[in-house]
Amino acid sequence: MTTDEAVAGTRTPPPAGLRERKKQRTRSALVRSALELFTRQGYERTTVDEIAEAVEVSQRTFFRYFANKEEVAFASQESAERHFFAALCGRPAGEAPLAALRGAVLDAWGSIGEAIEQLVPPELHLRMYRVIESTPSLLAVHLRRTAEMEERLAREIARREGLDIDTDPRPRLLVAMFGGVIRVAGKLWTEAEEDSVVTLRDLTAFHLDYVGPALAEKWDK
Amino acid sequence: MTTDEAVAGTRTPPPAGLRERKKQRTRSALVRSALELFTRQGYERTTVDEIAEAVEVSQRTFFRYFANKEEVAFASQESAERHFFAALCGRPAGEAPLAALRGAVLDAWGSIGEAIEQLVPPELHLRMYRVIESTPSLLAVHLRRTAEMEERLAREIARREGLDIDTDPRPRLLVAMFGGVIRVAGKLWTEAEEDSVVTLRDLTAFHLDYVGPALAEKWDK
DNA sequence: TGTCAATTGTCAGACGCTGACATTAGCCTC
DNA sequence: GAGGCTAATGTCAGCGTCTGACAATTGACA
Repeated sequence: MTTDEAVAGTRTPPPAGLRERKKQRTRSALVRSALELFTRQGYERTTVDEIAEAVEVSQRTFFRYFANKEEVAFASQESAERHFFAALCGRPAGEAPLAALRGAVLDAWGSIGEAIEQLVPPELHLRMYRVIESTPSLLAVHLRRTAEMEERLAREIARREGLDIDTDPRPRLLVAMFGGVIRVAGKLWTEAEEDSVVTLRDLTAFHLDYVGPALAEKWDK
Repeated sequence: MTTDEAVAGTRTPPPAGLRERKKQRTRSALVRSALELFTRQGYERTTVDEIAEAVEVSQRTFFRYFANKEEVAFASQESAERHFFAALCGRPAGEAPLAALRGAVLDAWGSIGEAIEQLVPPELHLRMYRVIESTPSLLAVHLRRTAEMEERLAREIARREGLDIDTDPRPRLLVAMFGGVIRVAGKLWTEAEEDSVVTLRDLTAFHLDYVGPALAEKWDK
């Protein structure tokens, strides 16, 4: 499975009917307006009516595109996560679990950047990440989404290693610890006032290398 | 600092005025009714009006006791967490970080049980835990609360070890990984249909011992 | 062109939550 | 133990999120 193939639903056979294109444009406009408003005046102080009005649609239409106000806030995260997971699936089969995770998270940065650009300005995506981390209700949802992603990662690791996830706790444990490292790095980056993407990438690599040795031992089946 | 002293605000000099006792009873009744309703018919399908009505107070009064509907759902968790943190503070100074965390989580079970009994039937507390794990919006809040607790744990570990939490990532990393292990154990317990507390305790101990060796190495300052 | 189905708008309403103000009921002093 | 003080509660109006129902519009396709 290649990285591109794993990112399902991203590639659109170019001219997919006027109706479909119109929907895509509306959705995209809603995301951009929402993120613009959230980052400018805060998540709580932005109402769904405002977002809908900015795109000139009714509030009801907004809720046909997004199940709730939170969902639109995670639109660009969603895209990034899909690419990260695809990167993991694309790692060579022989690679050790932690090395595969490390490689995926560091390699994915490029393809994630491209994917985000299609949707919103990358700088807006980063600003939105800070808003998520600093808004309690969004942070809660973010952590739940992360937990769901970790479950998927654990299943993929188990598949790679030929382990049964229901009886062997190691895939989930490894991923849980990996997730912890990522979260610590992300949090430190958020608190620092550096706006550079490179910083976050390097910070992640540094923290992964820190705990790597303790976790990287070969699993004796 | 002893365990008892660290649990602030739990001990009440018995006859603290009629007003105060009445407030305690109202609060306690709200928690019990809420948990009863949540576990019986689900969190989303229970309205704040229902809870208030069951205790014969106005909806407005409910919101004077709890900032939102979520808060009442975590009332017994809150109590348990306070005791766990107190248990950590009570560990001997010489103990290694991971051993202290392990000891705290396993030892605290007793004192947690007692504290919960004061508030709600322990069995209701356990049923509520399942509701939290299986209700998306509550799970999200639960994970955020956990993250906040982990931050406090990291600071306490740093204090014990004489480390500066702002420059040394190890306390946060250790706690993040510890939290991951706890979460995996809790999740497995939730999915199994065992209703026993002992099972959860043992499951936690097992998973901690599994990763313990990899993390327990002495920190060379 | 006319029919069909998908998309959107409008409206009403449930529910969570808050501010403002009136009412009730412990508390404390004289 | 009467009366004033203040904390707790109730009532009411209103905002914001979200949903169901139905009508109006607008692509798609024969």
